[in-house]
Amino acid sequence: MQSRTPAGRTGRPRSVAADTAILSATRQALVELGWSKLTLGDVATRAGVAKTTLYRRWSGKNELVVDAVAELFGELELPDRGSLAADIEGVVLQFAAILARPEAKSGLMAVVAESTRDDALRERIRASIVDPQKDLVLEGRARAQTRGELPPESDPREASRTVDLIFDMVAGAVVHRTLVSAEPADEEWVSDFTRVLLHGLAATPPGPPGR
Amino acid sequence: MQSRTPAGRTGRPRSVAADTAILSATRQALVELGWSKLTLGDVATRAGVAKTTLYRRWSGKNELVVDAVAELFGELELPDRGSLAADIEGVVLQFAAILARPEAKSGLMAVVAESTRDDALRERIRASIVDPQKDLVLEGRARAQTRGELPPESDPREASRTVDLIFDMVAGAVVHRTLVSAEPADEEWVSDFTRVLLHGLAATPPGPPGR
Amino acid sequence: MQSRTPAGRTGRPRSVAADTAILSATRQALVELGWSKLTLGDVATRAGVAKTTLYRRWSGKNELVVDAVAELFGELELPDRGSLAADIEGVVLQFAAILARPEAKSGLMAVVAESTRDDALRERIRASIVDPQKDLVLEGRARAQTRGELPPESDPREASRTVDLIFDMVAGAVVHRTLVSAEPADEEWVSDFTRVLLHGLAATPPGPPGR
Amino acid sequence: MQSRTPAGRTGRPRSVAADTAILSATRQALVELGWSKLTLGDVATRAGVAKTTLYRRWSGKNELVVDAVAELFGELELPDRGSLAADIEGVVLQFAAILARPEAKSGLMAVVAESTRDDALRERIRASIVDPQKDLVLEGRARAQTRGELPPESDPREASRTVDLIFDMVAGAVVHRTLVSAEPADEEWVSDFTRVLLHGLAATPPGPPGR
DNA sequence: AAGTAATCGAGACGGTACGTCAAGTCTTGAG
DNA sequence: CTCAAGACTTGACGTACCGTCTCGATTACTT
Repeated sequence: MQSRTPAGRTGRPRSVAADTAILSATRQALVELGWSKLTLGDVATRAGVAKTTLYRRWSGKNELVVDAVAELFGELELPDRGSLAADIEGVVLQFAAILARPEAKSGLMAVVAESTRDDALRERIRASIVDPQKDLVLEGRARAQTRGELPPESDPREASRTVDLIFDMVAGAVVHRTLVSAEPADEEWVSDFTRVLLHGLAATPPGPPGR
Repeated sequence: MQSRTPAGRTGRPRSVAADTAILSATRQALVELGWSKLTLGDVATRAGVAKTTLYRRWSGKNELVVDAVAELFGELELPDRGSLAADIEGVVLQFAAILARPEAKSGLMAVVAESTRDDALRERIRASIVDPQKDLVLEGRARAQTRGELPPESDPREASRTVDLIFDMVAGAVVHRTLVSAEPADEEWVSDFTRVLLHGLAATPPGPPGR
Repeated sequence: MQSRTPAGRTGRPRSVAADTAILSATRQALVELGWSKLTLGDVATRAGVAKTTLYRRWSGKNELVVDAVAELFGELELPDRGSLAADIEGVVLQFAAILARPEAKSGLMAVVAESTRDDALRERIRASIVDPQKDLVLEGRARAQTRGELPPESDPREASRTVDLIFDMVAGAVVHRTLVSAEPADEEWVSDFTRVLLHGLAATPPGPPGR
Repeated sequence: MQSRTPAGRTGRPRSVAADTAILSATRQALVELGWSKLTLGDVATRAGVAKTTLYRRWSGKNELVVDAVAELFGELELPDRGSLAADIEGVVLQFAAILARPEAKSGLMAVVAESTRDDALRERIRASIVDPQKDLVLEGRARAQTRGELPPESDPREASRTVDLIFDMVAGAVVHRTLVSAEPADEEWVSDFTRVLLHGLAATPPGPPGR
């Protein structure tokens, strides 16, 4: 990740333990203090590391928190529950469970907010958090096609548009439910949501081709 | 808003112009600097007001930005375009247009992120931003019932659940599209989204009553 | 003093009680807080008076404290104890007693320090505090001359020089003893001091005439 | 002074140049602004140093000014002019010359005034300003005894009392002359003063032993 | 084994913003 | 015109973090 000792280098190598300790300390600090009161000096202290060591690896608070939170969402995977609806419910519940954890809640939206004014940060978020999630949608569709629940896509442009829409609807609804409405995305809600989503997609004619 | 001189008060009354100037300066600063680089001292200077005047009215950056952003969303209203689908598309486009403005983008998610650790802040957001939006959903449903597009609700518990779900889906999807995917919620997208949502709701049996 | 309602004026007259209350509150605040932590807002509150009222009468903290402290030293008078030495000891003990009070200690040196950069302030101190003290020296000399303990002065220039010297030696020594050495100017010390002063003056030839 | 890196320390050592620059800037600010308008932020700026660096070394304005002024009085030394009277005149003139400088005038009395409510500050003043001055009195007496101008002291208790009295009389008179009377302690005045002091001491029986 | 070079901890450094406090002024309505 | 009340502008306060910089002390690779 960061700890590349670029192969043919001399000098003392970077401590691999430090990365782990720092990311872990970051999550702990997010839980206890939240994003806005988290300070890099405090994280360094918690990790038993000097501030210099931390800055040698990350350029600032935003990048650090992205990496710390990305590890949480890295646990996500698409369960095989036998049907498309069940698969979706399963992965949404997982996503909701992660988002319910204070270190995710507190950190994720903050870095997203920051990313509105920092393209490099948005790219980092996309690469390490968003794209892996979107891959789950692709994987789910592929599995449903294998099962025969969905037809193979004909128009790739159209298919991509639909995947994007699904992804925004799923992730957006769960995030809004959790953070703004501050209500749990529990089984009942996920079930309601999934039913509306799948019926909506099934009943929908593809719409006019993109202009 | 803040400038209530509660009837029988003595002393110099608070300047009503100051509130306006401060909120306006806050939005301007959000545009130019973004949330994280916005400082209350700078806002005060822009507003031509002393820092103490600002702190007398707002307890901190979060509260100030909530009020400043709330005024933006206060412009939202439900247009009468003749059909439920058209009404929804209209209001979603308005919502997307506001969210596309940098002062809203930059500020909204930041205060939502902060609100995960501050109940008073979340309540303030709910009262001044979220609830007015949810009222639009209620208004839209009432109008559709008047038109005969929707049946009158029978079970109020069920109806409330549905309104909450719709609201999280609409607001969540637009926010996610705008901030995370960083793509415009333009007419094409809104059209696709509305079609899925309405078909999903229409085709959906109410689901088991809440357990 | 300040409370002149300049005779032929219209409008509400100034409250005479306010002056008293303000000066008294100032001394109380000096006792409790000391010079540096005394604030005019606090004095006004203690005096049950608005800040405006205070500023209408005094131009600032320095002037106010000078007047408040001057009233303390206004109590000084030359006792008639039958001999020059005894008279001096008496008045020095009185001076020491006033200086030992916290409101005098804390305030006097502070305004003297300020006066090094404020001629108007120094003049105010001189007129209301220093000159009355110097008058006591003159009065003591006159009384001693009446008693025949001192000869009538011949050279007025020389006499004025001597009075100034005596005054600086007396006041300076007591102040230094009290504030810098932080030891009490008690009867023993005053007795020692007076003996040295009077013997020194008696044994001294007038010195070369002023150049 | 402050910059002890006590042998076995880690971390970046404190800049020794900073101490010098800060104290020098403090004296310059005292000259230009006087005690009451001197701000630590301004001193830091003048010294080319961050405010935090200043606060790391001194706990506040009082302590800083004591150290800045102490360096001025550190220049004092007892000249050997051949006789007790001449020695005293010499050192008193030096003392008066320092006290005439605006940085000393403005600062010294202010910290003395503050010290009436701050024991630690008084102790600091005593250790770094007062005691070195008192040592000069002791040194002068010793030299006079060597010359045979004064007898060796018999009673140490009595001798200490006399030294204290002399010190309060000398320092007090010069300070009062300079700051309160606002007249120069020039050669004429110093000559007059020294004559009275020495004659007073010579003609004086030791007085009754302390009660 | 000695030398080289990047790492490590610690903590001081110059900055920037914080949120508070007091100074002195101004604006209200009541007397 | 004064009064009490309290909002106003200004500017300093002392603190907290930022991200950088020195230190002396470890490590590893390279000769």
